[in-house]
Amino acid sequence: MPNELPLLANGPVIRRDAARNREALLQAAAELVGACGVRDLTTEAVAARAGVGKGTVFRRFGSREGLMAALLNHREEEWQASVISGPPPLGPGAPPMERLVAFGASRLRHHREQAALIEAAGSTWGENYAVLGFVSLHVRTLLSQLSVQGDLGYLSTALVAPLAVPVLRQQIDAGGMSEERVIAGWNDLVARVVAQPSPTRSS
Amino acid sequence: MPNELPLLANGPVIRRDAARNREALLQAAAELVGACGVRDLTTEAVAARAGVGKGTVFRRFGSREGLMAALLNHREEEWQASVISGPPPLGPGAPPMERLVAFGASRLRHHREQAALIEAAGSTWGENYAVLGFVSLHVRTLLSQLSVQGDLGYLSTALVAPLAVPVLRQQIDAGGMSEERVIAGWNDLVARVVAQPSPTRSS
DNA sequence: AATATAAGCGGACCGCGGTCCGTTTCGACC
DNA sequence: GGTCGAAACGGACCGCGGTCCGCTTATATT
Repeated sequence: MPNELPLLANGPVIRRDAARNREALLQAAAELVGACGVRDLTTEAVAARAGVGKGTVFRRFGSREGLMAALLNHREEEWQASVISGPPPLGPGAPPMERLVAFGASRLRHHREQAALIEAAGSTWGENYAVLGFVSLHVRTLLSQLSVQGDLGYLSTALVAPLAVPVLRQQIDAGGMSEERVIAGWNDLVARVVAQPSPTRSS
Repeated sequence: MPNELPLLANGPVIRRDAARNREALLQAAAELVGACGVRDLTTEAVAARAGVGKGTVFRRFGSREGLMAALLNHREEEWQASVISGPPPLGPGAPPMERLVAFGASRLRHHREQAALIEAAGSTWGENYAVLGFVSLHVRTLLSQLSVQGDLGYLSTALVAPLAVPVLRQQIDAGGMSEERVIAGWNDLVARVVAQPSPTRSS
């Protein structure tokens, strides 16, 4: 009898060589993105640079978009770490409202910096509910700490929506708004949401 | 001397056969979308059904996404017409707040109905600033009629953002919210934006 | 060490989006 | 009707994303 004790269903065991190839592919992809840009990146080039066959790319990442999403996840984890355990006001330790304002600006810049990768990841990224869930949950927690009344589940997702890449593109690239104006606008939006409709207003 | 009097630069004249082919392609595409779905639509099939070569598709629409965007534009114009000249409360004649609420629900349903086409149109649709501009301008006008203070240019785009397809997908399909809950949440968001944080001045 | 087995691998292959260029057609002017 | 330039056409062609299947290799077991 084989050792049938998967601790808490830790999933299908990943073979060593597979893990090595995965890392090699991610590194190769990152290097090629830096060299050629996201647009001109071909899966064959990534496979060749990593020293593996093209089929391996699709075995590991499912699609070109999946590869892009995996690249993004790495950057995303760094960003999440700065929210979870970084210095205030983005990280813990600052009052909720200050954290919320810091979140908006930071998330906006993060989206602008990663815009090319985010668009290349396409729906694969949009369906990455682990990431989206973290972001909206964070906002929800802050809203709750601010004693906001109402459907926090909805409000948190709705407040994150204006920070999406296509919206920023419309506002900044097409509409001619400055980044500062967008940030100020978002802060104002948040202030209106946080301010309670009926009782005395907060500053 | 040829008749060099382009009335207000009415652009390059479209040849008759080109216009006919354009219509034939749009109709063929619409029929095939109804039959095979958006996903399995190939440009070659559209061209064949329209009785033209594949090159013509790309000459007229630039890309597969452009063709999808053209299809969408037709539906979009119908929707815009119902806003401009349709019956209240979506059309003119109702108080601004009622129009705004009607707008949200209508736009949400429109996005859900056309979701497949919108995603197939991709960035081509996202860059259709004529459409996006109309929507945000409409919201901006209503906010202005409601005497909302602040950066209306930002607020209007920010209020439209939560109605985008990926957001709705996250809320409804992944998050398990009902359509009614989403509409109610958006109405609440609008109410908070319209309610003045301070009667005399805003920060 | 030997064996068994399932996971991984590679690269030939396919289909479709997109391009290119020689040919055709439109329509303006004589 | 004839002529001419420009616009449009069509389909062969190309490159890349994605699949498939026979071969290789890691790992567990004895």
